[in-house]
Amino acid sequence: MIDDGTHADPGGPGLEPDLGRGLLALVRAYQEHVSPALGDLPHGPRGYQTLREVGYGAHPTQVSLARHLGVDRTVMTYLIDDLVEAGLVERRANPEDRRQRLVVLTARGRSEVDALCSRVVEAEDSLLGALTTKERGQLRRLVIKAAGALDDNR
Amino acid sequence: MIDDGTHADPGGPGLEPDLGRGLLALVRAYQEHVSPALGDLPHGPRGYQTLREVGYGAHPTQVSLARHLGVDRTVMTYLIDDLVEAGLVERRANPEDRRQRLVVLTARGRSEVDALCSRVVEAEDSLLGALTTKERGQLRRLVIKAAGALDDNR
DNA sequence: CAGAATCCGTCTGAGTCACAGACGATCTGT
DNA sequence: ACAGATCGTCTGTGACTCAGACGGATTCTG
Repeated sequence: MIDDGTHADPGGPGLEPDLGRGLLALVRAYQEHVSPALGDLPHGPRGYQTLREVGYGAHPTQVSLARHLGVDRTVMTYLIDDLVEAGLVERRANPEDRRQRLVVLTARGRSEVDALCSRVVEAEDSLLGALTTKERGQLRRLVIKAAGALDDNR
Repeated sequence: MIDDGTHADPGGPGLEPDLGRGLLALVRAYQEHVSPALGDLPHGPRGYQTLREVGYGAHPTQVSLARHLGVDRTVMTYLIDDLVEAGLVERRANPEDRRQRLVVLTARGRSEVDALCSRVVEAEDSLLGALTTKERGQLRRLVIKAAGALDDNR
């Protein structure tokens, strides 16, 4: 029971571009391009995104950080552990709710994330080398917009 | 040694949109949206992408499939195993190089991938619900273009 | 033509990683 | 005061990935 493909209909559904494969390929390449630019930062890109959110976002507690970054809360525990050990962030008790730990950047953490940011943007641009400057901006905007809307639905 | 953030410079580098986080969020959501649409297809989205490439691509052998899909060749072995067991593809000996196995769709595999394709496109569209129709087309085009260029460099 | 080197597909083992579940501490609602 | 929920942590377990080795087959080299 074999279809030898000789009557594969041209213009059929198989020609729909495969968004899923493209996304996966981009993410894989993202890891490869960006990780080196981060040096020995704990947990690579994920650590960087955490630092960003801690420094400039509105998610100070570990659970809200975890939800926003899409990781498990048990993972967030030792992720923060390693960032603390590296001297980039600190855990503070929240006087208003002593169950929570407010995660804040140290001064060194802030300068580090600022320095890393430009390098990351650089790496991202090399990742999108096939696109024109205008297209890169479009892609950035569309990805952020689509992903942002997903966050709201959770 | 704490930076309390009160002098976080507005418009600083932290405001650069985080492409990496957006991509990761999109891929995660992709898995969640598309997997249900695939039913009990072995290996979910990855199995679907394999079927697509087998049916309509130019990568008939297992190693070329693995490279194109970005998976290890040892993984491709049992991925194909399960698709064979499901009756969707078959392994043929290549008379021109008997080291290789040519992977081909069965008739049932072909009708299956065709049927799944429209459902996948549907799920992808719901994933991009926040974007206009025009923007979805743009995103698709840009992602495919960027990812395609990456493939050429390997 | 013989032998070395390479490639394909498969299998096994080791290592990594995410996540469920339980726990104490803390807060909220009644 | 008490039950239920939440936060952060810890432990165990299952899934997953990849390096390495192997036989079969091909190509290269002298």
